Amino acid sequence: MRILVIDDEPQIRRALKMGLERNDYQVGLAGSGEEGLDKMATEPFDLVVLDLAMPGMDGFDVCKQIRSWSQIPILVLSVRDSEEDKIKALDCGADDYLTKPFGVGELLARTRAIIRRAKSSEASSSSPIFNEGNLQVDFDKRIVTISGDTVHLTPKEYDLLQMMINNTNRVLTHRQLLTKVWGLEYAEDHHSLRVHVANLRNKIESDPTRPKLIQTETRIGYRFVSSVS
Amino acid sequence: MRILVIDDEPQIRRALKMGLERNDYQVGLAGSGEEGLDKMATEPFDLVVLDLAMPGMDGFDVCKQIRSWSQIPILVLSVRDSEEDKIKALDCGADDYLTKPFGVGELLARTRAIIRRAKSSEASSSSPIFNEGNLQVDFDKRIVTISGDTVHLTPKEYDLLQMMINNTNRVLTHRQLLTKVWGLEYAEDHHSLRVHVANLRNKIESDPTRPKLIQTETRIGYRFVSSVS
DNA sequence: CAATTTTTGATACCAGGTTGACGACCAAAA
DNA sequence: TTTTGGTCGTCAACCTGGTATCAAAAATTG
Repeated sequence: MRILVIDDEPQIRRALKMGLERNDYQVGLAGSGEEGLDKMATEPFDLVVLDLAMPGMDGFDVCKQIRSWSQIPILVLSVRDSEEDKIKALDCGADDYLTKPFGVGELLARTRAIIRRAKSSEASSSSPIFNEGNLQVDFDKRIVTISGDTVHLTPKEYDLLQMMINNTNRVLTHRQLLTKVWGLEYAEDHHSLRVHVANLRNKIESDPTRPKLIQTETRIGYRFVSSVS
Repeated sequence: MRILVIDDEPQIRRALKMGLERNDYQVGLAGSGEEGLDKMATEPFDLVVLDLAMPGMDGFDVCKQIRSWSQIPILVLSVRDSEEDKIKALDCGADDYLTKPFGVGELLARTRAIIRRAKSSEASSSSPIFNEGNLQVDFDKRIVTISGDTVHLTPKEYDLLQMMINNTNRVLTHRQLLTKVWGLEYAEDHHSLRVHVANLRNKIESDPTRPKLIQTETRIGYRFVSSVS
């Protein structure tokens, strides 16, 4: 398992390298965003650990760059614990967020969790049929059935569901959903999103007042939860 | 197996080249639509990977251009995964659609799938007789009977029905139907399509006001539904 | 030319999408 | 404790644009 650490502070780089290598990860180091992107283009990695605060290209930019062509898991580090930064980082495509200072144990735990998630989603992305409890989605035929009965979804509802399932167990921010399903120009229209999510819940949740599949992450977005994934 | 990557972002070109070459594909690169078409004219390729968003000639245009003289498989990349873009790309002749960000694993899987499909389609044939309820279609003799009585279909109506039956239970977009039955230049003429579908329904549906066989998917297209499939 | 097929025009209708109003809920501030 | 501001969920009205249908005109065919 290969991990790329992008951080401008040499001490942190060294500390992370030691902590990770002691747990049998192979570690690559980069002292700036540019150097990090360069290394990614030439060597394969399985996870990126990325500091937000860096001179020159900051973590948000690096994150966006990486996300423009790769789905590699990204774990963001920051000294600030503001919700705003968290949302911004997730909007840029980060998978998880860790506030400095943190223990090596927590870093390792989150690393394992992220990698596990990435693996399961890669396996499920190739199959055209999705199955979770009594919900079944045939992406090839565009058919959604709930415990056997087919359910009719409107185009927007179907797009939403597909995007959520493709990111199972991961938080999708309002902005991510809106820009992907509606388009860039609708990024701020949270109201429409809520209505559509509500309609979708009414169609696929067994108890729409207590949603199990589509959970809301207040002030951030929504998350599609699945045990089998 | 030779693959041509057409993308304006150097970072992505490099990443794709590495990921593909690591799996024993030969890779050619082009930084614009024009350059891509140029390369295709001088070198032979087996697959084109094409970015939708590019300055100058965009992916849709490139796709149409290629399709005007070649049947080479095309895999389209895009940042949006809206159904609208997907449909538009597929209607321009693309074979598959991949939303950024994506993992190299998924790209490879789809690449294999496309190439496999391209190979098998050369030697494909449909069964000569189709049966569903009281509708019976003999593709060999080109005869349609409804509960025993033969029904006369006009050429367009027959082509439509055949295409729908060949994709039973799958949604076919308006443009897919139009381009396949009428030709590329009629892709936008939704009106004619509706009239023909209505006529077809009047001939093969037992209750044309409540169609069971040909169902409409609003804003998307039509779907031929069959239990026996 | 006549017959059939296809396209086009006109019109009524309906589903999906958007918007606004309202209440529930939570947390921070007074 | 009460107030206040913000987010979320729900309902319903409204509007747009897609859809069905009929009929007439145009094109095609033999």
